Amino acid sequence: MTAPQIATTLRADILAGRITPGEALQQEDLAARFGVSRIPVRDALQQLAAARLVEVVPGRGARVVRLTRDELAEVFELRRLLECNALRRATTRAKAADHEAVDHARQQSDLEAGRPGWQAGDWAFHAALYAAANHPRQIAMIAELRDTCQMHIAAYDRLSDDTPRWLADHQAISAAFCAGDADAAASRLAKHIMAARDRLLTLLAD
Amino acid sequence: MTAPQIATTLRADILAGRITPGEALQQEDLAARFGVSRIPVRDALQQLAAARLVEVVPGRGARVVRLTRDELAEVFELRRLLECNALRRATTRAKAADHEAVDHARQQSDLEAGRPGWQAGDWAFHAALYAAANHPRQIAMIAELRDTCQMHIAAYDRLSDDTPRWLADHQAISAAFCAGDADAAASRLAKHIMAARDRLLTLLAD
DNA sequence: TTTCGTATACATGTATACATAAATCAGGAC
DNA sequence: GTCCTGATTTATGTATACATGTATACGAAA
Repeated sequence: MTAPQIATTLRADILAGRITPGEALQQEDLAARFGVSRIPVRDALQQLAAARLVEVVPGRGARVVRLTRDELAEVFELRRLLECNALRRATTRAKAADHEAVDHARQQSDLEAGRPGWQAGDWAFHAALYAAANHPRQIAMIAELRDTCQMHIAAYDRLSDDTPRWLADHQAISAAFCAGDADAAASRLAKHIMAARDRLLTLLAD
Repeated sequence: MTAPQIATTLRADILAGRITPGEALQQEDLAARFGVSRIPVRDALQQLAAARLVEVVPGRGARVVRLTRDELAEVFELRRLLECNALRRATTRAKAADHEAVDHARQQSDLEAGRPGWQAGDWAFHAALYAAANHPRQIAMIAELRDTCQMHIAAYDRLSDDTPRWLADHQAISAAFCAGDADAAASRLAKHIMAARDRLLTLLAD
């Protein structure tokens, strides 16, 4: 097990909720788990810190990031800002090939909906939506924010099943995108994101 | 010299242009410079990678990030999006104390204008503008984008001196902010950022 | 001349061992 | 019973040494 592999594995564990927000990540434990020394573990933890999935306090070790309600609300606000902007930009620039790619990704995500690992298909659809914006750094920032959300969703919201509504949202966004209607697409997407926010925040009330 | 101190020192070197974009950062050289082993140097480099100031390629070492024109244009676009949004939000929420803080920061940055280290005062002014938005993560993202820009400005644009125009911009933004006019403030700020973009991109044409 | 393969040098990646700082807990004073 | 103090335990931080991988230079073949 090399450092990047360890980072990838831990990242998957965090996003799937197998390691929950707030949990301490001790170097020796992880070293024993992966059968390596602490050095590559330290590297992996730093890489995860770069992705804002864990926070390392010098001298006090690493913990999985755990956001408060306010912080999560801010993250969703930023997602709305960045994702709607990316979608507007992409919609006005999209060619026929982009429309096809989006439609294909949407159908693919439909098939995976509800099944374990559906998040990958969901992200593939959104990534296809934003691809035509040609703003790779913006997409990377969006992905980071989404990961932060999914981490908490996986921890607190294992049983949610709004898939019908999600599919309808995707349908509407996709249609507006292919029609070149940036305003409609952005408006639908904003509602989509705000719905996700409300679902998580109400569940967090417990 | 401890790892965080090394990271801080290198960060300052990069932002000041003493280490330029594209430059390779070899672990042994840095270890010798700071009188430590390579381990804390590795840590420091990973921390800088988290701040997007350097990029580490596994097996091939670390380099200072060097953005293309297109990538820099995207960064300025993102700054406009995030900074204008933060300013709008802050303007509508600001209390008298926030107005005072902004005005104080502006006067302070006026004094430092043109002198070495003026960037700190400039950022203090902008940070004061966005503080009332109460969105710490958004401010952190903005700071990261600004650092990316400053890194390149310091490398290619040592001699620029638009201070009169900058001061006028700050004056106008500050006035709109204190008047509670979010539209005017955001509009002025957008021009301010786009001017910075144009200056850097034209200089990069060489 | 160009291109591929190989050998050498060099930088990075990791393991082990030690140093240091933080957290924990026992003991005692108030 | 509570709080402070100090020793013990534990985990993190760093140095050294070795292993692994990559880049470069040289030479041979097409």
